Amino acid sequence: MSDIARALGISTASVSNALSGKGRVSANLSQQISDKAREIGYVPSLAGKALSTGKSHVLGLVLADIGNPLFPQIAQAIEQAASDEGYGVLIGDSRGDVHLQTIAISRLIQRGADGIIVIPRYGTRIAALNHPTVMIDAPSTPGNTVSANHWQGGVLVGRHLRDLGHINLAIIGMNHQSNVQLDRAGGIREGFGSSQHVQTIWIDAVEEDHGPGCEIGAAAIAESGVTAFAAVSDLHALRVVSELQRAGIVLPDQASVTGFDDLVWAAAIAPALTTVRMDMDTIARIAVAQLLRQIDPGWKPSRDRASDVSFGSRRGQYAVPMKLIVRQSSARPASGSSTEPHQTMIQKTTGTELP
Amino acid sequence: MSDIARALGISTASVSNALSGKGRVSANLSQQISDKAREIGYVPSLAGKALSTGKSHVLGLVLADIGNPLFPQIAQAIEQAASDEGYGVLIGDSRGDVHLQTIAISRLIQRGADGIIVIPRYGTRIAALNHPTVMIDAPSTPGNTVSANHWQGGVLVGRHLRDLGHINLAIIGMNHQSNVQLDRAGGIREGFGSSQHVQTIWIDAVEEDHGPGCEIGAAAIAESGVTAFAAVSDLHALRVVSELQRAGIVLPDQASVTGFDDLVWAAAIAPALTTVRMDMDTIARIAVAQLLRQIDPGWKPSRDRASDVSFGSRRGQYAVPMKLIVRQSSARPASGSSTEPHQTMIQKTTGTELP
DNA sequence: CAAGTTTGATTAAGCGCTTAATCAGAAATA
DNA sequence: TATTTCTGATTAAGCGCTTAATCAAACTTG
Repeated sequence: MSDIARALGISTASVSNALSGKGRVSANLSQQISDKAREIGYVPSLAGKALSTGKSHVLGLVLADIGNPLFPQIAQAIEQAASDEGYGVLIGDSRGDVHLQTIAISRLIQRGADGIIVIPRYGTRIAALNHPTVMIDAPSTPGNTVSANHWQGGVLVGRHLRDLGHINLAIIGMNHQSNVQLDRAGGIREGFGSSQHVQTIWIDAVEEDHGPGCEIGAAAIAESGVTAFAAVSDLHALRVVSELQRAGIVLPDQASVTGFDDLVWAAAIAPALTTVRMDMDTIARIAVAQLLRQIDPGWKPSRDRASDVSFGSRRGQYAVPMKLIVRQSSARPASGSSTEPHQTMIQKTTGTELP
Repeated sequence: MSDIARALGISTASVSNALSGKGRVSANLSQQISDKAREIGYVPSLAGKALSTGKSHVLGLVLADIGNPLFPQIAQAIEQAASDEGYGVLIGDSRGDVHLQTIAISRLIQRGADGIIVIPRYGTRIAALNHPTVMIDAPSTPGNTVSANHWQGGVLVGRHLRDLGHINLAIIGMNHQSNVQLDRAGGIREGFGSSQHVQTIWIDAVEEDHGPGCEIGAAAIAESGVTAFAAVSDLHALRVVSELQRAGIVLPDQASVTGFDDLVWAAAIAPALTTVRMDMDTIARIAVAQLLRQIDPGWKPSRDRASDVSFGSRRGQYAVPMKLIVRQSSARPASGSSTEPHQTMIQKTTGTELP
């Protein structure tokens, strides 16, 4: 910067003003300055700027659930949203450890992150830190949260399966500590209707008894009359598909399976998986916007995206609608007159269930 | 820092020296200083440090291939390796666009990244930038590279299938622009042996004719006598498994399928997928070490990991061995006397193939 | 036309840390 | 005891940028 000033015989203050468009600089000089800057290939030092303004223009992204196959999408969306606003993204990984999560966060703050985006581990409460923070989790998580509307996504699935004519549903979840999974499962129940028969299988409970990676027992459940399996994640849906197919159950004729998240391979398997996708781009944009508003209350989005605020709800919580993607893994159940042996076993239990 | 100095009635230089352990400070004073620092909860400003030293202690990680399901593992491993050395990780995403890749890199440099780790897009040449850089790609990529030894991984697969008794193999790849995939495929050929019959299917070529997401035609290939399918990625292996099972071909009895990468669900499907895993932790550690050595030639690893240098090869290229993980999707081919109808169709073509 | 206002630019201090240069006093040496 | 060497600490400058305060000159105005 001083090079420019010297070359033009002016003060660095003018250069700074011209380049940031803040102080009073004549149009003429301003033009000269930016020309010169380009000429000598001036690249501003973010470090200097950070030191003097106290703002690093860097956001911290803390991931808890490492293996999460959704991470690429999330990271990409956030990186994009942040860099659209001129922010960089520093990552921190808590390796699934709740304690490390706190450490990761404070390390990012130390590194100068102006704000933190946390994607917390199941059932973690982030101690309210006196630093701009936003969480991406289930809407049912208290605090400053933005996320997909997992419940509504569940409703879409439940309704879809009900509309196809299913009356006997099994919901497959992994972990009943996870707000996300609970929301999804709850939504599925609601959408499917309480007049139908619904059971929920939590894989972690099954695995506790039979070891990790064991059979979920989907085939047996199907034999017992269940015609629809709604998993809270494509991962679990895949396990179900796999077990059913191995047992010789033909999909989707004899059973429907749905997932969540639309992971990369969801469309590649046969039958292609009916699933629900979240709008990560919107979520990321909202999260970043929320954060920047915390950092600087006077902040306004660079390009105006009026739609962003339309999902607002109580206390700064945003729930972005999910989208059902119907593929071949869900279909009408075979009629009762089916020739398939196990179809005759359906016990049309029209029970009640917990809300 | 000046608070500490004032509280103890000393100069900030002494504080700096004591805390960094560089200048000359009496043990006594040094102790007082660190005590006081802890007492008032002193947190050093990385920005100040960065400004005065010119080093930000931040590394840039540039991802090209967004959908890459391996990304979580990579990012995690690198974050870990970097933070072990006191470095933060700034991410940059090029969204698969070669041009954006360059932009992403320069943005990270602007942000002050001391070095850049690039995971480039298929067949991209990174213009040698005058900034510390290391690439994670196939060893066959020129330049400063560290990666899994994809070729050797392929050899493991090829040998495994040959040893099981297969004589008719189909290699399934996606993209023959990808050095990684070419290496894997080449290794598989070598391991399987040139006396056997091998064909390679490139999915992108098939999809060009029949549209994305179309059938690869695995079932037909199996009918033609192929008993083993070696995919260069679990993703493609899953597609093959899916097609074969839908066609009523029983795995692994009637055909073996192997993948690459050991993605999260590889063990969850039925049959669990035989695959090859890379040692991301080691790769990340080497990559970071390489980078830090470029940044500061006098740099030494914090904890010594003698093993790190044992994969060295020409011109700073490192190839870390991969590991075969045998699961249920690969088995001996059914004998010729099998009762399975399509097994009788095997034409034992013992052809030659390209090296 | 003198007083007030605007405009365009400068000065100088400061952000938090590092580090070469300096210096006073203590210890070692002659 | 006079001189040199160490030692432990200080001074001061500087990293690149921002910004409040200042100022001179050029405009308005009544």
